[in-house]
Amino acid sequence: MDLSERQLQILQAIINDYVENAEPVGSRSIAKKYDLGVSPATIRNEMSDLEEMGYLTHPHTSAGRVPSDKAYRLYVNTLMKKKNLSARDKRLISDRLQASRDEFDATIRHAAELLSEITHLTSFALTPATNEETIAFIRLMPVDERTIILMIVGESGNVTNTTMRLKVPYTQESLDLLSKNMTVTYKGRTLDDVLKSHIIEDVGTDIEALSSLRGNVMPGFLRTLEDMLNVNLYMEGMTNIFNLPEYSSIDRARDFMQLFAQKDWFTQKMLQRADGVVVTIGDENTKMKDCSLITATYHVDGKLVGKLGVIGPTRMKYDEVTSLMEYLTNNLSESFRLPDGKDDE
Amino acid sequence: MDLSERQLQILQAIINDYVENAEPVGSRSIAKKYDLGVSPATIRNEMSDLEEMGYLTHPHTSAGRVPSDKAYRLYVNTLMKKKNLSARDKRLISDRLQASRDEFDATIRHAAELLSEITHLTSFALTPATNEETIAFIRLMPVDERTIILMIVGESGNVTNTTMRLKVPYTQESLDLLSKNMTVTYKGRTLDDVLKSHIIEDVGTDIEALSSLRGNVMPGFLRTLEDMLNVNLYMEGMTNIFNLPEYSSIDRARDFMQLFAQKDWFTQKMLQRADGVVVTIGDENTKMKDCSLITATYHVDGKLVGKLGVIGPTRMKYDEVTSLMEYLTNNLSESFRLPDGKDDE
DNA sequence: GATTAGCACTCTGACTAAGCGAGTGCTAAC
DNA sequence: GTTAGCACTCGCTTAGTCAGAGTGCTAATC
Repeated sequence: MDLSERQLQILQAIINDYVENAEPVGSRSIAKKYDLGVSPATIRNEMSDLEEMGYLTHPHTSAGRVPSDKAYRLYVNTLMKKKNLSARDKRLISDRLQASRDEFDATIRHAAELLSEITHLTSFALTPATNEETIAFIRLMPVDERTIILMIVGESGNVTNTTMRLKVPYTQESLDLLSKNMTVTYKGRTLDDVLKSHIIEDVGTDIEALSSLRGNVMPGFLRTLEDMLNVNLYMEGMTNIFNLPEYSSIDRARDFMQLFAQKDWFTQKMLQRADGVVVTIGDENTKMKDCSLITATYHVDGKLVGKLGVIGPTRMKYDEVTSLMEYLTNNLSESFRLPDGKDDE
Repeated sequence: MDLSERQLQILQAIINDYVENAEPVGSRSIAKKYDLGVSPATIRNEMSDLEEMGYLTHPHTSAGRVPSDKAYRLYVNTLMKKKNLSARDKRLISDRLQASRDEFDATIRHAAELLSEITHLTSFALTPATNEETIAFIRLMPVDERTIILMIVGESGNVTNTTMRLKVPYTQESLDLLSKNMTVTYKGRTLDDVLKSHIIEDVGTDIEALSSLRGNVMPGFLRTLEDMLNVNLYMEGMTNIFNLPEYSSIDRARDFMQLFAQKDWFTQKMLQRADGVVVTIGDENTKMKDCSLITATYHVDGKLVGKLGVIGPTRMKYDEVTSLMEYLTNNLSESFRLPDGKDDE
């Protein structure tokens, strides 16, 4: 049961109008604004059919029509066309990203900022997941009599460290020995892998003196690994939604805000999404059934994968937002090729 | 022009009632609930005097009275008594803080969480300011042909590092040499000091080979120092305010949320506040003139100073909140004495 | 002189009714 | 199949009413 050409035109017109004005659109205004060559009455008939098919809804009898999630889905899948960014936006992006090029996290945060500034919606960025990262080396360093630093370095240049206080004294030699020992054991293995295999067993304890030091260090090592696996979430433009009519009710606004109160939950959800530009509309989401969510992935050094996202009402300029996100993630992936990459020797 | 004993009693009663119910309180309800031995009419007269003195206001002619900022100030300064925490809260606190004792940032974040859970307000925590931190050593480590890690370790065990890509090749020896070189130059100096003195000049370049390596490393070094000076801000319970009647208007709620959108500004403001428990009420704040803000400081190793804070409407249980914060910061300072301290050998 | 009872007055908030405007749905004509 | 016309529906706004809470003042009382 396909839609006729005219039905598609009308649907598109309704979506455009509703996205713009956030108000149910009536047959008359469609007929006036869009030159479809038919009268309001005809449009009313088509609207009625579209409603029956589930593409439109009706807040109440004497109101105009509102696009349903199904309509937006159709729009995103087949109707929408790629948009070119304005020169202004392009310049804004390149300026901002250039400025922070060598600071990894700052660049990612700036990307999220740009996203919320340009779309006027809420955006976020996730630093790349590191579960595929492999260990390059591990080093222990002295701070004072009882305090040492444990440092884990990944092969993509990721670094994480913890300061830990030992219950036993140590010597420089024992630290060096244990560092080597651990590096040999774990080098080349992924963080996930190391964390999962119950490593306490793994490390060879050929030398007696190391045994107690190792015992002291292991919990901190595990903690540091976990820490290294954590991705950072940067949220931007949360208050933007207050300017949208759909969030003029305090309850709606609260629900929206509360989504992001549980950062961990949200981060997990976002990590689970497929790669590339992914759009989920309204009901397709587990929570936030009245929002749409668009995510896209960028790559670091062609390997590690991070995410950008935009959240807003289902009434959203899908064409502009997806185009922008595609542009931004390409730009990011490009930026992150050289500095961390191994492809310019 | 001091207040009489009875006026103080009435003021206290009004504050109690208003803090509890968020509604203007009338003379009759005071007379009924609090046994002051006088009739509503007398209370009305006193109220009228209190209003003249600026302790009460009047939303409109036929409404009850509402305490002014001045009244809360009086209450906080002289009327309020220290409250003991409930056994339940004490247990909650010790459980939660114990659980994360060895993870510094996690502990601080948990303190903020506790604060918002117990008070049902918005809370935050700042990791300690590190401008007084002194440098212990600096180390450069190889990752691959062109990539190295720069690591700065402070004498309190603070560690920060950056991965940087060099434009020139390097040798292990040159890294070691530069590490030593930099450590000798900066050891014992505060981060602030090092960052301010235009260090490019400072490092001795006795050996020619180091010169270009040094030139490559310096920008990253400065960036890392800056990074090390940054404090982290953890906000908790932002959505709690949606449950308060004073934020049932969307505009109020938006203003509140927007305060925290500029994290940097907010952080700076909070760092400027005096040590100890500090209460600022309504108009005493630069922004958020309809909020009260309570901050308290905790200490790490008796030296570095971090902050906890609570933000809510001026209608707030000042006695409970300040008591809680005192308890929490003492607890934190206690926790942070041993692990990072040097006082148990 | 301080306190209190009594009462007129004020203001809010909830409720109701009327009127307006936007938009539909149906019917009959084209 | 398309369109004009028209009755009808529904929500929103405005005005009006009423009850309730509370004050402020006055005059009586302790």
